[in-house]
Amino acid sequence: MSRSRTTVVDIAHAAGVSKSTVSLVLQGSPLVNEKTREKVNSVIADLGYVYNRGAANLRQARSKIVGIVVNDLTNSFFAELAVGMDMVVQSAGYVQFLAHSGESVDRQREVIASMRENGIAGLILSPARGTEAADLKPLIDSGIPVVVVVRNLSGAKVSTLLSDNYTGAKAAVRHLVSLGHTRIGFMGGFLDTAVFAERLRGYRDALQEAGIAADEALIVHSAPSRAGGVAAVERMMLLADRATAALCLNDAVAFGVCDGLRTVGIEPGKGFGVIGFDDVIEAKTAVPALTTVSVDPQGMGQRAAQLLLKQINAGGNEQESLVTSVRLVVRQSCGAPVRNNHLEEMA
Amino acid sequence: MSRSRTTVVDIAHAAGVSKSTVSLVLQGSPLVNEKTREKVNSVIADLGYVYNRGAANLRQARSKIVGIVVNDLTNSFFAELAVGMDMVVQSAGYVQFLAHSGESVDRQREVIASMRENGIAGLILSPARGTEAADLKPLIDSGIPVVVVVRNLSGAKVSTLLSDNYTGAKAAVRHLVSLGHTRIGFMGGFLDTAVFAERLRGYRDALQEAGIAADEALIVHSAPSRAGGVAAVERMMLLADRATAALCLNDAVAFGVCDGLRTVGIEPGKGFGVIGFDDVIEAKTAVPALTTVSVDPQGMGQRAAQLLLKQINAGGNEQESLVTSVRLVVRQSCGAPVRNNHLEEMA
DNA sequence: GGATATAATTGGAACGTTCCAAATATGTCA
DNA sequence: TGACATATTTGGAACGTTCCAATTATATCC
Repeated sequence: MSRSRTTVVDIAHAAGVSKSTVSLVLQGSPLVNEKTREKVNSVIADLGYVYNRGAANLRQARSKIVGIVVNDLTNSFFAELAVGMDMVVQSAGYVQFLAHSGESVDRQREVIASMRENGIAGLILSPARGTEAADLKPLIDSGIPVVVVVRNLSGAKVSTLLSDNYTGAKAAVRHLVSLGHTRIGFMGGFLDTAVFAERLRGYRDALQEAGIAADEALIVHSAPSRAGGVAAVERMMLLADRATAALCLNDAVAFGVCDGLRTVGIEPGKGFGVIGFDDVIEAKTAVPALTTVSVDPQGMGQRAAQLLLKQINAGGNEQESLVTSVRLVVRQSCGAPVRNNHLEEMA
Repeated sequence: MSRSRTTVVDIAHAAGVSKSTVSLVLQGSPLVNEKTREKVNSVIADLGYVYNRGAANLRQARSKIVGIVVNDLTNSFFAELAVGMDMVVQSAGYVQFLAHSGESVDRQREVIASMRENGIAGLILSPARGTEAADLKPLIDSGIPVVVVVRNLSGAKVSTLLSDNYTGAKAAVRHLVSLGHTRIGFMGGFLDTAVFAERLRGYRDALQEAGIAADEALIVHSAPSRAGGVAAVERMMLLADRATAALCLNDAVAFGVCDGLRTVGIEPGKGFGVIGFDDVIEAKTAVPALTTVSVDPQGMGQRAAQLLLKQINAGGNEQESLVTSVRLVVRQSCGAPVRNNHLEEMA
């Protein structure tokens, strides 16, 4: 039940200047006299004025809002990614629409449309499974910069930021080989994502490099979640000649695999080597601490946001594709000697 | 590099009607003739028009944006809370600014100010530690509805949605008592939050009710995180007459406690009973599955969003305070007989 | 002191929508 | 057909800002 908003005109009136001058002050223009600036600022504070960015956007057609759409916020990898983005977005003076698509392309389309109506200056998208390049076409054609992260979207004319899944997976498998494993599995994930394909390719190439024959039975698909990991390990246990270690699609699957191993009485890291991918925060404190390929989600989020802001400021729409490097973090879950704790191998 | 935005006037021109009519169509007004509506809609589709909600807000002074500020998105409890809110906010045709304060009051102040400038219709806040009622005063005075969730903010004239921490803690301790425990600890958390105080009060009252003398040594403070849980259990182990079971401040602490127990060779659920609080998704699949007080974060998020939308629509600013009920979910981590798996006790 | 440069300020138009009051079209009735 | 009711459409003002070109105040020079 507040009386109508105070505006620049109210401020101008109270300070005895014109609205143009007030506007200049608000923008920190050097044109305005120091005395006047102080006067105006004090009136602003007195009247409890709040700037109306919407009105400003209307006039200048460039907003300070970025859109972020993430496929699954409940996965801590993406939550951390979002936090990283949040950090740089906020400190650049922007705000973000942050939405969760829940892997639904329809939902994703809706939120992007809604963000567009609300005038975003750019979009960072971690696409839901099944997203087509065409889905982003209208947005891109309208000249709004888009950065796609984590998952690739082939054919779209956008900037992308991916982690080096291939090299990371390869390094992980090499590590298992160096520990003497020869029956190495790959657990979790489905064929439909580029992330899966890349990691699997790294896995295959590392095996080949080591002269180990690939055994398709050791590649067990499952949902890319903790529950999926449990399911995967159950199926793995049914095999006559099962693996002695496995690279998991991500940390969530790896935790599930550890859970599953325990229920059949195998201690992860002793009877079976487990390597994850992502290095979420829990990886460090879990028991056993998880050996994993570190992607530094928060750092990746920051880099994505920086990339987007750069494109917004440049105005141009030349795309840029970055691959962020990853590194293998050796902890306890694959039976490495305990003294090697926290030792890091380059990947 | 797009030519200037197409506007209602362009549509009007192309469809041979006035801009007012186009506006009416956009709002789905029943006043406009069916033929005209179709014509206008087809032109809209042809020209790829995108509605400018900012301009609309300017005129009507009521936006379709809500602000959500959460203290820690990397904690999966809050991430799920956010997802719950997202669901109802989106389907009500709103978008959200979702920001992460990282427990920093300064940061929180900044993002709220920024959201205000961008014209939010309401705010849901899970306050950072140390937030004062006064921090929200200007926002509230300006007539914007605020819903505070999870943590209480005494003295603020806002609606609140809290979980029934007292009853939940009491139920958990009663359960431990019923299993025969008499030395029961309380682990994790610091005195500065209302959540901690309430859960501790429930713990104390349940002990008293059971005629068990309180032992302050069994209350061990720590950060409310997994790492904090590890630290807490280390200190607990130093005690001569240590606890045989503990209620933990939250699930994160409980997982840390389990980790810590394992490193000293105690199997959680066998040698030591552990109960968590929150029921995050991992609680179900962890090994051992965590007995915990279920708060249903996603449902709570939904309820918070509904409450906010209700207030936005009502326009009035009468506050409403809800306490959502919780229930004890008995799983394996406190040594309950396995056949009782998933049995639920009312709380 | 007048001319000139420089510093500071200003009114009005514009951004894309909604709202209002008024205008026009269409239908109905006697 | 004229009067009236109802259905549909419409031009202009308004929302709160920024931008531009133009104006006014102040300093500097000879």
